[in-house]
Amino acid sequence: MTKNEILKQKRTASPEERKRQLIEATITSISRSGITGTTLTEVTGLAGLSLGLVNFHFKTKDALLVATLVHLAAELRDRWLESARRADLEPHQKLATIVEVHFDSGISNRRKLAVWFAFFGETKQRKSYRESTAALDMERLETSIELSRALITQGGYDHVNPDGIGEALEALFDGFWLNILMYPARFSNEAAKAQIYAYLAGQFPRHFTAAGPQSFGMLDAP
Amino acid sequence: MTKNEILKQKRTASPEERKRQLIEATITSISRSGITGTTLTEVTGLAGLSLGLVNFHFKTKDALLVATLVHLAAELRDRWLESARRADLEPHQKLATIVEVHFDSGISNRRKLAVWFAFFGETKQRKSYRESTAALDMERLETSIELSRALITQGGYDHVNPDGIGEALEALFDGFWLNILMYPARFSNEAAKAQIYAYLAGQFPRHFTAAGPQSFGMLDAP
DNA sequence: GTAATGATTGAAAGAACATTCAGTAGATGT
DNA sequence: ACATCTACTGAATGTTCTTTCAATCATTAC
Repeated sequence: MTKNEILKQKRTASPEERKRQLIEATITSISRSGITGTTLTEVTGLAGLSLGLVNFHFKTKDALLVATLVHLAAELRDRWLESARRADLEPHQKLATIVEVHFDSGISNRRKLAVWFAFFGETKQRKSYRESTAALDMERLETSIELSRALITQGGYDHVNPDGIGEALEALFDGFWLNILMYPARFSNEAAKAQIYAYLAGQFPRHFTAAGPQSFGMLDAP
Repeated sequence: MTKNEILKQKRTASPEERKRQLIEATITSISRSGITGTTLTEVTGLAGLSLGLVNFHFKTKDALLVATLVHLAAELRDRWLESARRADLEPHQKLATIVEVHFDSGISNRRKLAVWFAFFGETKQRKSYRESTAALDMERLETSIELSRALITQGGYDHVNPDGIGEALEALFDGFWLNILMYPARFSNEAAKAQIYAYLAGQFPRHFTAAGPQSFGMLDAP
């Protein structure tokens, strides 16, 4: 919240700044009115800029929408990849940080979730949106599978199928996200994490309890 | 596939028949082009009917979309409620039939899943869509919780939280649906069921195995 | 201080769409 | 056979929205 955003903004700014502004306005607009109700008049109005600017910074409305999705996808990826790379964490702790990131309030809030699902709903029509996220989704899935594999070796969980764990985690992330978006009175980030840990405790009982991973205290101090 | 649908149809038909036809065409259109790309010209073209008919049978385009969602929601509800009411099934078997129904190919196919997620994406803008399904979603959630509660008593699973089971199942249904829609090469109905049974086996080990519920054979013979 | 460059504006054009409606065709009753 | 009613058609209407663009303003380079 800088002065520029509250009071009058400079007439001229760097393209990067303007793009960021327009993307933020697009997120707000989609979360309020869906993709159908997101018009350029609406977006530029929210940003306090003129109609023509979108076509100057992004060529088309479609490009603005794709950029918005890419922005969110990159933000999520940066967050979970950061923890998955930490050398000080055990596999089960890395898995736990991925869960934590997905239900962090900076990532999992109704404003942003509405945007994700707006794009999922337009799936078939706009392949470009899908192509922007598919690689990242698969990267995360493969990471979960790798971590599960390590955990299976480490803990002797012979009957556990690592691919299945990865797929179930993807489903749980998306599924809890959807329900948090649709029924916020009933579903919360905290409850989602709790249920996912309960799932992991069922599969890896020596590494997780329903309250979270074993010895998770160190996570608070990076 | 009756002759009427393939060859020339009668010029005149009952309103019920026409509504059904228009709803089917709407499902096809949304699955092909998303809600954004679903125009009345497109829908009536797919149905082989004239543009004006939608406004005759449904008052507005919006009413057609709501009717389409209600149609799918009712179909799903009829299916799972039927099994949940069977007197010959134990609680864990009823839970299993709910899982089976959700990933039956008549329910969980990309054509229909695309419609569900198209509506989820429009959530905020169109409260009416949400109101059409919220009650049914909650009814299913409560049913799962009731069945879990019975199972906990029956099997002495003292540490298991029935609300959590219900919420996790909702998330798994929606999450696997989304991934089946987005990544059909990677996610299948069969794998989804397997992972959900693995989850249930982790929580209720004396009633489920990773292959399904205990003594599930009777389910094939209603 | 002036020229050149880059950013911004908003009116106008053009395309796409939902909705209306006057007219038509078929079915049903008499 | 005629009348009445219901289902249906598609051209016309009016609205909404993206995109274009000529003009304007601010910044930077010299």
